[in-house]
Amino acid sequence: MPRPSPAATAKPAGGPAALPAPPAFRPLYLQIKDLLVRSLDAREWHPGEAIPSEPVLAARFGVSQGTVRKAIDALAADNLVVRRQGKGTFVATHTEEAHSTFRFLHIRRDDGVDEYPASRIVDVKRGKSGDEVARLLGLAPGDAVVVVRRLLDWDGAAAVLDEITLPAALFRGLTRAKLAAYEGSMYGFFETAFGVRMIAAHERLKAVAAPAEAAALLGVAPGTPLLEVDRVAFTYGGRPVEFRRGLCSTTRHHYFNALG
Amino acid sequence: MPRPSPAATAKPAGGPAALPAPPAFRPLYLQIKDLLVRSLDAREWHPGEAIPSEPVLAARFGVSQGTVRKAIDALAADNLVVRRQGKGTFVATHTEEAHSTFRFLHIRRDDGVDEYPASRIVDVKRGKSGDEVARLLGLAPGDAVVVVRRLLDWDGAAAVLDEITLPAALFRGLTRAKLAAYEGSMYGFFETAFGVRMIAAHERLKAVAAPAEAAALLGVAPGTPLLEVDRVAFTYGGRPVEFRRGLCSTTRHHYFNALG
DNA sequence: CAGTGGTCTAGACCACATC
DNA sequence: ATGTGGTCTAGACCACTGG
Repeated sequence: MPRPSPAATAKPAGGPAALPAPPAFRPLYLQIKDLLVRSLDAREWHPGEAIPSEPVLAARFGVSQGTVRKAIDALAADNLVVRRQGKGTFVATHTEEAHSTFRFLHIRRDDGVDEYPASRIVDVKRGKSGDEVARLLGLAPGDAVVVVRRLLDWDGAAAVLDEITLPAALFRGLTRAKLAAYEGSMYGFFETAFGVRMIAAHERLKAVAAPAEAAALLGVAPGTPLLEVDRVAFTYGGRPVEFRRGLCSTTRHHYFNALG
Repeated sequence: MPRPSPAATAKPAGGPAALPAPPAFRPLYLQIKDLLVRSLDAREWHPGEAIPSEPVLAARFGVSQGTVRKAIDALAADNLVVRRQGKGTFVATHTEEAHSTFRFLHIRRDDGVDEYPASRIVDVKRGKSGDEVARLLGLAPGDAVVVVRRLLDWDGAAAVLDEITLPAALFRGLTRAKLAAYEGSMYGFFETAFGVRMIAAHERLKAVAAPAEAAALLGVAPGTPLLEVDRVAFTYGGRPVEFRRGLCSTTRHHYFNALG
């Protein structure tokens, strides 16, 4: 069966058209990967669920199991799915995965204890997006947003103050009560409550002097140098869906990054 | 040829010894990868040189080309080698690779211009390692070290002051003159002048108040919040060979990090 | 043109999980 | 015992580079 498949027909194909430079060639396994991403984006399988087995997907797409394997390998490299030998391949989720809990949390204790911080909601407000946030989130200036402020406590002491700005259209019905009631990470909450899955982010760090209110909440003197962490987080397709500004006291904590 | 190879004989093997838990199984391609890393560590091929082709390596190790391919894929994922279709597979180097120039430089201009900074040597001193640096570099306290201080200038203005501590045993003959004369990144210099190749690093970031001398060198007021970036860099096998403390002015620059 | 890495296939077998 | 992902092989063919 030399692949008379629908996916395969979308291959190089193009006759002697006068297209000069662009790739004009996308490997089959990457086409399969794109199709799987679309299925993930369309919520065909839920987080934590197993996707169909490799032989099943191979039949579905009319390619060999080896090609499906390469596609899934690429998905796993992007942390969109998790492979588990003998069990299956599962849609990545923020509600489990104890091992990758720190994928989006780079603040660590100086003493090396790998303790996960507790979240304490300060307030939840609705408002209109400013120009800068609108630009970062791909909104129109003035679009409705929800702004959450929360503290992260390690061992009972606050070290991070986060201000999280979300497009109101995607997070309808977000209330302080629901947020406070949820056990687990905020991205786990977004995933289960709103079907919004964060899969990547960009962070920009600066050092700033603590403003009065933040200083009070973090228990430091105003003007103390703090780490400012600005994050834009993305779902499938690189669509930005969260802007977050964190202020971190670095007296007993630090931001960790592994360069490979 | 069902692999009567030396590499293969090192496989599960173990008779009914009473070893209980550990993996006791390492895939062939990872064994091949380990052998290739050892060859890289032993300087069998120089940075920028091509390693033998896949068929040649397959013959050398007595495995199929597909297995060698998986081993090389793993090396490429670790950024130890670079694949170039039609040309070969090359030992990674810091002296070229314009595209990965920013793998170890996460400081960017706020305005988004991707300009590579110029390095200006402040001083080079010899001394003895303190306890903390000795611990981080796996030295004995008091072992000889070389300490380089340098400024990074973007567009003529200094934004980073680095203090770089190196084990003197690995960097014999390092002088200010040679450092200043080298065109290119410092890791490129270490690679060509001392055969020391940096392949990974850990960074810890804090916010601190600018000390007087650093403030003067960076052109900011003493006490200004600065980003402090502590880095331990590693060669093959995870051996630490550099400790670096950077102080970064974040008025027109920031530390960028992509979370995947 | 020959040589390199890149893709795709097909099948055998291994390791792990579950029943 | 069955089904899952993981490894290994062998061979065909494609895309790119350079003589």
